Amino acid sequence: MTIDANTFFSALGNDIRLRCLVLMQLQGELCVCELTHALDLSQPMISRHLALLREIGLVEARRAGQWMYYTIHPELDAWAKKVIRETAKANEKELPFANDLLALKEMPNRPGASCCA
Amino acid sequence: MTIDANTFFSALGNDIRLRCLVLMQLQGELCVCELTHALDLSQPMISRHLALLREIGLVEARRAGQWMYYTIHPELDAWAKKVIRETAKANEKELPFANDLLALKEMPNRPGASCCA
DNA sequence: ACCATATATACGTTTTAGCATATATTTTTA
DNA sequence: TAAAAATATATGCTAAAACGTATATATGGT
Repeated sequence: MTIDANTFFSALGNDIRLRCLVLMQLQGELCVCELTHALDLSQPMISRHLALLREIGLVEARRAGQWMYYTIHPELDAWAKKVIRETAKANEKELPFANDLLALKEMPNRPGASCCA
Repeated sequence: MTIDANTFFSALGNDIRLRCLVLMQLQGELCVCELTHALDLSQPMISRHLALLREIGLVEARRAGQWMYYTIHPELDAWAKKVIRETAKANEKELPFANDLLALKEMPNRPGASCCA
């Protein structure tokens, strides 16, 4: 997935999209309802931003039953992957990322999670 | 210079600002007229974007006679510096950066340049 | 077949960002 | 002190991004 720098940073330049990407970097694939809960925003809002990220090839989506799982595109350019990785690593303890992560971990009934382990 | 990720990427999310930053990363400090020439844009346009970059602490400015030299802020957070460095390195051969660099190098009468060496 | 859940999209509105142009400020030189 | 060069800022306009709400689509279970 080749991406030009301008498109890439325009996408990261939005608070909601950045939070989604950082969360995906830290937690691996996430479904819409998990992101909706973690960021505490409306479902259409999350869904629309994810659609944009998918259109430019920054994330990949897979369906699993009723859920759509999004993840950072595995074939994204190495430099872009590195930017996301470094950003997540350096900012995971900062707001709003720390709160998002906490909210995600405290989410009840996460799909795919260990329901009976 | 501590910068939050959202502010940082909002700044990079603009084509003109990104080109200025990449050029500064590759060439060190540059004055307004050099950037104006390299990007082939109006002086007020470059100046305004540089002002924004300075307000958020992403670049530093110093006056030298009639010229204002801008450079990536030396005390910028390490992670942010790394993002800019990796972006510049990975994209310097791509458009529009390659053209900007070429135009800069072919600029006649660059201030500060070797006028009599 | 029907209903519940999860997700996507469409539409109209509001907010924000970017722009061109004009003008002000600062510095240098004559 | 006047003029020129480099830079900064102000203003009004336009375009794009983001938003809330409503609705459509897809899947799974009864």
